[in-house]
Amino acid sequence: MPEKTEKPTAETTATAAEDRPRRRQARGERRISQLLEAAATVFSTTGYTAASTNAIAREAGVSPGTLYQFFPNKEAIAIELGSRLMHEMRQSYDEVLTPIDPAVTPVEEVIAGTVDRFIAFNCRHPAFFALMHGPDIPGRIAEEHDALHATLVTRVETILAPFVPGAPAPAVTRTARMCVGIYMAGLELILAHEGAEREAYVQELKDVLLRYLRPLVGDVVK
Amino acid sequence: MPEKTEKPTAETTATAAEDRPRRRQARGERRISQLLEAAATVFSTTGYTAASTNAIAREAGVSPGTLYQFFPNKEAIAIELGSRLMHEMRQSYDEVLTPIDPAVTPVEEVIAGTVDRFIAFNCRHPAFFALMHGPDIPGRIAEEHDALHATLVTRVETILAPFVPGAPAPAVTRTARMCVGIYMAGLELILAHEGAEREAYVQELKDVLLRYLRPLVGDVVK
Amino acid sequence: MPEKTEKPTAETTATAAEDRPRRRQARGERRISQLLEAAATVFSTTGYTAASTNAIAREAGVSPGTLYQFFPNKEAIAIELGSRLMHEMRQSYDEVLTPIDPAVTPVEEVIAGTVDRFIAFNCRHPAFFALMHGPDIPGRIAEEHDALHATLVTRVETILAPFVPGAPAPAVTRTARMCVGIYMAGLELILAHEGAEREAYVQELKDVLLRYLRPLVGDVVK
Amino acid sequence: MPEKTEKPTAETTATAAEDRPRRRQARGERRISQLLEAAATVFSTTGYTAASTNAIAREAGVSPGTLYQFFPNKEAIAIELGSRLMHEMRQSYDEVLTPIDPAVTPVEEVIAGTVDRFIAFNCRHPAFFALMHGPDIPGRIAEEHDALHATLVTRVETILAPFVPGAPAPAVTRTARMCVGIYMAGLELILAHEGAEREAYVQELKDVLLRYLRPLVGDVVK
DNA sequence: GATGAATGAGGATTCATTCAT
DNA sequence: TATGAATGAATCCTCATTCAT
Repeated sequence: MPEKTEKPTAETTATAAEDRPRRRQARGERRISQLLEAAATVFSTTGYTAASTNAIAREAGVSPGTLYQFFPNKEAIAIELGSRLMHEMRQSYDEVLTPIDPAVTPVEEVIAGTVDRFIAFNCRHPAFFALMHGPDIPGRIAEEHDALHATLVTRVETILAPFVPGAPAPAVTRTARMCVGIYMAGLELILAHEGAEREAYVQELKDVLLRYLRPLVGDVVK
Repeated sequence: MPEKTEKPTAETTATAAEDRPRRRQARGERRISQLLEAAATVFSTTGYTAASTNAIAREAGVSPGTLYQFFPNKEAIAIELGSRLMHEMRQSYDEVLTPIDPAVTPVEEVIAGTVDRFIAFNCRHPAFFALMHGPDIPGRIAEEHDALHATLVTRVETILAPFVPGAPAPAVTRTARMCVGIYMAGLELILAHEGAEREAYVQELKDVLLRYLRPLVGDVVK
Repeated sequence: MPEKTEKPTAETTATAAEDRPRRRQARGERRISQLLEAAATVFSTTGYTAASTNAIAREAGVSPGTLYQFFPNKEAIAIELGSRLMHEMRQSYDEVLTPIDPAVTPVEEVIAGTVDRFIAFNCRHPAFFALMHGPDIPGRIAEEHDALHATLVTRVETILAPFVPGAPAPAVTRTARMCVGIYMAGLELILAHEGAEREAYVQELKDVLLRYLRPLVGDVVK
Repeated sequence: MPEKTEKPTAETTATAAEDRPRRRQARGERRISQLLEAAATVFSTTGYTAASTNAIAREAGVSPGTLYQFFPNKEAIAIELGSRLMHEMRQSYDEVLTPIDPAVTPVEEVIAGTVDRFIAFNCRHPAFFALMHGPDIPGRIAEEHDALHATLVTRVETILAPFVPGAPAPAVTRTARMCVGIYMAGLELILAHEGAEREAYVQELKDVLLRYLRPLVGDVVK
């Protein structure tokens, strides 16, 4: 995120009382974003455990002390980063995918749309993958991590639900989890390639999901 | 791979020179296995980066010094462990799956058999998953890791090949990679559950793979 | 002692130049008191070394920057605090105890009065104890600390002198130091208790001092 | 403590099995003593909080890592040091002072003996004073510190008891605490002086205690 | 070979102090 | 002045690795 240097030129009088404390926070907010971006880079490069706070600070171009002015510890950085990514992801698909009518939208489209959307998001934020995927993430973070995962699964369940009305809940959960797993696996391949090859993997992923889900759906829709 | 080239300060008869080292190597081999087992435990518990050599030595019931008598550094442990696991895995399926005639063995069976075999192996050796899955594995190891992965992929390609004779090589590679990815994703879910639920996930994994592959195969077989 | 010599960039009339600074000093004085109060709290809670300037600023409800507008460094805070406490203490007993005539006032009364007075002061200002008592106080502060201590000792010598006219100076000094030490020891016990128990310790302290000093005094007075 | 270089020259055969692990521990034990000595020096110089583990290691002539091979953290060093000092102190006076018969031993002697013994101990181990006296000692250590203090008080109570048979327990406790406080105050003065002046302070301390306690004792003995 | 001690660079974190606004 | 962000040296502690025995 580029330095926005928002003009602090006195705009009005009424907001002055609010402005003073906010101008301070503005710089802080910028720093926080900057640090989280740096953290995203470092995390996705080295993984959480091997990432050093000094490296993050260096990547952000600040001193270690500055980092600790905004985050109490390394964990908190990962947690905040995860939570922000999740928020952004939620927004990203909420706008389009929420209302899905199986009678109107065919599975193909749902899958293709969802995958495209998620892939786009994950290509923009490779840290998301690092955070979701780390088997070395300790303690408190795992919770956040799990929450993130659970949210994803729930989301998929929600999308799935209208397509498989008769299915028992545990089966739907299993399917949703499987979908998320497949998606992550595909994502890894996609992120590892570029250009046409990447596109090919995207298609491959869609195929896997479609073939996996169609039979389930078909029973109902047809 | 542990240091092997130690010169026995040639000074005795051929038999003696071979005998003593051999006994030593026997003890050494035991130590090495012991250490690798410990490493497997620690790696699969904490991940590679967070695993400390001291912890591995402790787990193995030896002193840190002893560990370094057999491995030059931490990396070497992971590499040797990975290589051994791969060997064992290879043997594990070589004995049965090598000759597959699509005309004789239906895809269902191939998939079910392969999955069962791999799953059994991976449940016996959870470290394999940890090693394949770690995004935090630094430098040199990644190569071994990749080699391991590549071997797996090649293996799957080999299995796949007779079923999709007309397919272009890159497509087969993509499919194989996708299969390995799906398998790893399924494995994670399987390892995370027990009993009936685990079985359900095993079945789910087979379903995914079968549905994914049948269309490809069908074109040919039918 | 806070920076005072700030040049008001001489540019106005004498009155203005005096007036503005004065108002400033007034606010400044309040800030300083505020900060010293906060410092007293923090010092007596955690000791000098463990006290952080940030904590003091927070306790005072100001930013760290503000603190450094009035004190050049942490040491200066302790020094100024000590010096103010000493001043207040001096005033506190000067008003009553200065003129003591052994022929008129019996030792019992002198001791009881002095102890009560000091105790009252120290209960009001627990930081005094923390400052006098800290063995962890570094460098320059020790001097101030010693000055404070020396002042106390001198004061006690002065009180003692008329009661032991014949005694050699070094002996009086020793006795005075011993008294101060005993007082501090008693004070610690007193501050550690409340209510009736506290009163009991106060009495105990008076007993100790009385029994210690009476023989010395008795030789003369009787 | 000087390096003892105990001769490991094979002495016998029977103890060999015990000797091997012990020789290792021997070096370790030596290091521990060395480190504790260094810690004693540093603690009594700078106080607990300001003492850095690096400084302790440096003082002991070892690397920081070595220190942590024997102590899990800074606290543990202080705790172990305190506990060792207490043990040594206990031994120091247990041998002589345990059986005191008021009818046989006059108070003067008891006090003089006890003080001399304690003073000798504390001059040998100035860290004891630092540890008992620190107002900045955090958390867990305070407990050990308090235990140390409590032990002292109890010890004094035990010594006192036979001399004041009729006194109520709380009063005895108060008196014992007062004695310990007076002792610590005197100790500070004693440690701060040398030669004849030091002796004079020792005498002064004895006088204080004697005059404080004689009235209590007198009631009974007479 | 085996042991446990030794090393020291590096990592997370704190804190006195300074600076831009 | 006041603020809060910025700094970087210093702290506690860990860990891969080496060494003496």
